[in-house]
Amino acid sequence: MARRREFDEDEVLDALKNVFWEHGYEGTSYSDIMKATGLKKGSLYAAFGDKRALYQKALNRYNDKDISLAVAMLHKDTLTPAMRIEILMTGPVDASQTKQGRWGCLLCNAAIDQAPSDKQTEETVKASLNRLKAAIIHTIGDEEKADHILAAYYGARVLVKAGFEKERMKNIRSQVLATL
Amino acid sequence: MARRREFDEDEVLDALKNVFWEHGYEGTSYSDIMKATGLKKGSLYAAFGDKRALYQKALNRYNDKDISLAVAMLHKDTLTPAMRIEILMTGPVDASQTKQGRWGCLLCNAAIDQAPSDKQTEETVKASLNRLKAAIIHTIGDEEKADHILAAYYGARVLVKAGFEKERMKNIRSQVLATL
DNA sequence: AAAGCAATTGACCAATTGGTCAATAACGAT
DNA sequence: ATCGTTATTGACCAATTGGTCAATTGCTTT
Repeated sequence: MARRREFDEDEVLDALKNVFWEHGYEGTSYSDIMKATGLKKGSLYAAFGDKRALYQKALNRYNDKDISLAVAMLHKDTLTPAMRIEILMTGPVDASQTKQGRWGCLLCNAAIDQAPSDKQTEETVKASLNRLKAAIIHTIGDEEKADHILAAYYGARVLVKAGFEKERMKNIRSQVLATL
Repeated sequence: MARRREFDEDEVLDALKNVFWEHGYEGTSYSDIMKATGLKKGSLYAAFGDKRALYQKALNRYNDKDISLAVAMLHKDTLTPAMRIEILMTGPVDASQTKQGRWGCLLCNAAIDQAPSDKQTEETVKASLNRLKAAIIHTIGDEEKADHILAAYYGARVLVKAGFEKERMKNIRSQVLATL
């Protein structure tokens, strides 16, 4: 062994997740990344690879943390299926109120501006979306309806990004619950 | 008067719409724009303004052309409301099959990667989305349901961008029709 | 044909982009 | 203590970014 790393890998991964989440792939420069992580370019490159690799790490981190949280909630069988879907759809409702909420869903952002041009991102995003879909199927036991809920959920996230008000998100939530 | 413009303004606006549509704001460079329009930077700047102004022209063009087309369809009272919503939701179904379809909806793309950081884009996008919503309300006569359909529609567009198959889009379409 | 004006062009700009690398620093093992 | 190894740093790179401008071109009016 030799010199030890000075940074905490988990903290850096979270920082990576957050910069790319807020600014997107193209919108994030190395100076943004350096400010967010506290690491210099050279260290980042040595530890994780080039910018695309950093982005992948961020997507995977989002999948491991944020998506996993949602999936776990959807598996809580102490709650009724309707309650779980309600909690899911409350995400966009609350998001409309906070600065972080306006970042949207990193997966959705990646789907929009990277998936069509980058095969690897497409695969990563698709895999994560399917994880979420599987959890919804587990919750309501209906594959057809799951696609629809997924669409409504991501549509709501788009509308939040566009700046739509909380009332409209609550509205979408109750419409989704009405289809169960 | 003096020397006349050598370009056709409509063609240039369409070209602008298409480059930004395909690559997004950050992802589009002046060299992309020059290739797409056939104009040099100086001409573009003189005729339309800076890059942000070009982007705004593209968004407005999309609103005037593409959104107007959808709005007009939603007003065709020779068709039943259900048929009109079906045609609307067939957009994402067909989009999953073509290269252009993978570009998604310019409005949705703008909502994701520009609206949160650029007030003017936010306003433009919100106005266009509201136009579409108004047309949906006109069609089905139910404001609450309109938000839901809008969400499902844009969610479907996100899923197409992520590379989901045609079958799933058809599925979402029939689920939406079932809520009418 | 000449004068006046706007459109077009290409050279130019500073700043920033993603990426590299040699030098240095800090450790663990011997 | 010293040696080998690895982490960190900052200077450096070519390429590209968005944007400017003086010179040229070509039209319209007189």
